[in-house]
Amino acid sequence: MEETAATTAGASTGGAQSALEIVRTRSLSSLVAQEIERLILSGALAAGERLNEQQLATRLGVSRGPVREAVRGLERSGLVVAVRNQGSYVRQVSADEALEIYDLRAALTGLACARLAETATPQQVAALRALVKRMDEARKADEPPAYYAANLEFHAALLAFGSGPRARRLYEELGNELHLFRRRALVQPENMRESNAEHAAILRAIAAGDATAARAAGETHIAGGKRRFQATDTSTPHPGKSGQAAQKGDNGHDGQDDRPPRPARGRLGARRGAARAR
Amino acid sequence: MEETAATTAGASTGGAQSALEIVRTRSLSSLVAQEIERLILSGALAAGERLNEQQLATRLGVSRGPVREAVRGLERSGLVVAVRNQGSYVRQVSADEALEIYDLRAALTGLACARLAETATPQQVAALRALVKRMDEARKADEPPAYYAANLEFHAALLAFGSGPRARRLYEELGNELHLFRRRALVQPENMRESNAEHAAILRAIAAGDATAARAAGETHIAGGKRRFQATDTSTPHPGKSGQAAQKGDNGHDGQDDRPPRPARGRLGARRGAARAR
DNA sequence: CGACTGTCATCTGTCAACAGTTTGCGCCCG
DNA sequence: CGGGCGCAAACTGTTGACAGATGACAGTCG
Repeated sequence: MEETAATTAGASTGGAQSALEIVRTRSLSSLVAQEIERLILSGALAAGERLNEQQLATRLGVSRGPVREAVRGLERSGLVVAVRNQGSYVRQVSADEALEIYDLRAALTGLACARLAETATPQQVAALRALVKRMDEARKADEPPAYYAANLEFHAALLAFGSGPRARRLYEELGNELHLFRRRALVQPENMRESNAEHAAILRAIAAGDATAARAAGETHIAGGKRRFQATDTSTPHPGKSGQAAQKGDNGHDGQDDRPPRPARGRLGARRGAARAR
Repeated sequence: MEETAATTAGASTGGAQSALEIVRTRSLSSLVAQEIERLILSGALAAGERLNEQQLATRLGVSRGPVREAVRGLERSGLVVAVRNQGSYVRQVSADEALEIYDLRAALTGLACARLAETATPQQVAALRALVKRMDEARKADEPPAYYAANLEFHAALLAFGSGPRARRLYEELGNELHLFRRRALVQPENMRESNAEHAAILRAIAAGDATAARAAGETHIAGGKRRFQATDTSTPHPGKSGQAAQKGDNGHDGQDDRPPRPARGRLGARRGAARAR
């Protein structure tokens, strides 16, 4: 999180008094979009929650224009959904959508691994090996946050080494969408062990230069993550009636990408209550 | 060309009776975004061209606000790039980015084919077979547009049958980005024959229920498209110096996704000349 | 004659205000 | 006492206007 802010500031000026300097370089809309995205991904704005433009504007100290532009960008990016004259809501990802995203990530990871098996430099292999080692140590020390961070780094490195910038960005976006599914810490000891064993398998195949094996290992790893995800989740085993799965099942229309925008308004009469600001 | 002007005029002034009704349901921003996207993809707005907000606003008969929101969405979507206080430009896709997009599409298509091989219904297989037949007839009749349309339909059906809505949307977005690379009609007789033979191979594997073969066939097909694309293109064989490849090679910074925003402004002093409107 | 600097027009970024619509609440009627 | 109706408030959609910045052009000096 703070690394994001740091890199942004570092890219522009590198200083601390950056607030005014950043505004001179990046548009306010992009800043607002970045902030809202951070709020969403950090969980401060829960999935299904409604976005009040004016409230966000006053909260960020800007007018409604930049907020609107930012929300529109996030809508296009798939993080929020908007309906006319009603507002924007943080997108809710259904269970089967999450599973589909896992499949896409698997394909992307497999692609990167296969390519990396043919083009990896010794430095890259060493970097990956170091990350696997870090994860192993974090697992032994029972430090899930450290493991989680190293895990993210490992996958990012995989994509960075084995694929182009487009694939990297796509992978990141898919990861963000996955974050929308549900707030949950799914790191458990046995999961960490199993997951890191798969990491090691990926690394072995890459080091051996076996493209097909590397690809299979990468896909298996993401599939394993999907399986662990399914095991942790409660809604998937009962596809008809429970949790968010019902969202997708209830609407009868064909599988268009537009989303029923009134999913999570069930009980919350917070529209008026939250408007106390100003 | 003329189709562009016609549809543009129809969208702005009131081609159908529903123009006012549509505005009641869809936001103006989304309409503008759709229109600008169409302009870009149809080639009316060339790659690298600058987008004048006021000009677009008057042309579409709206204010600058919706135009700005639309452009921001398109920026997030990857079709345009924006720089502060300078404007937005239609994104230019470099040659290696196009190749990378081909790889991503191959992975997506392979995924859909593999899944479809296991879940295809007889109706779906029949629909795909009909499309292959249509393409074959279009090829024999030497009608590239018909072939092109059926080809698009075939791939869309593949994704629609074999993958979820997220993958379908992603595939479409990647296709749009690919359209940005260069305006060109790359359909040639031998290409059509080869391409459709690969379609038939995909269909055979799906009908046989062989997931791995279907996946391989799907990936091979997209790889073939990539190869044909490379053969048609002139810049790829000389990766150091020619055409758009130089864009990516020249800028020395690391492979970030942000784009040098001043590529195509080389000669055009049209900034003043084009401002005659109003 | 060339390079530099000052000026100006255009465009983008941002803001405040207006109009339309949806929604929640209270009231009246059956 | 329950249901339907009308009113009002809030919010979104859209517009117009203002300030800052960028780039180009012209004039001037070495």
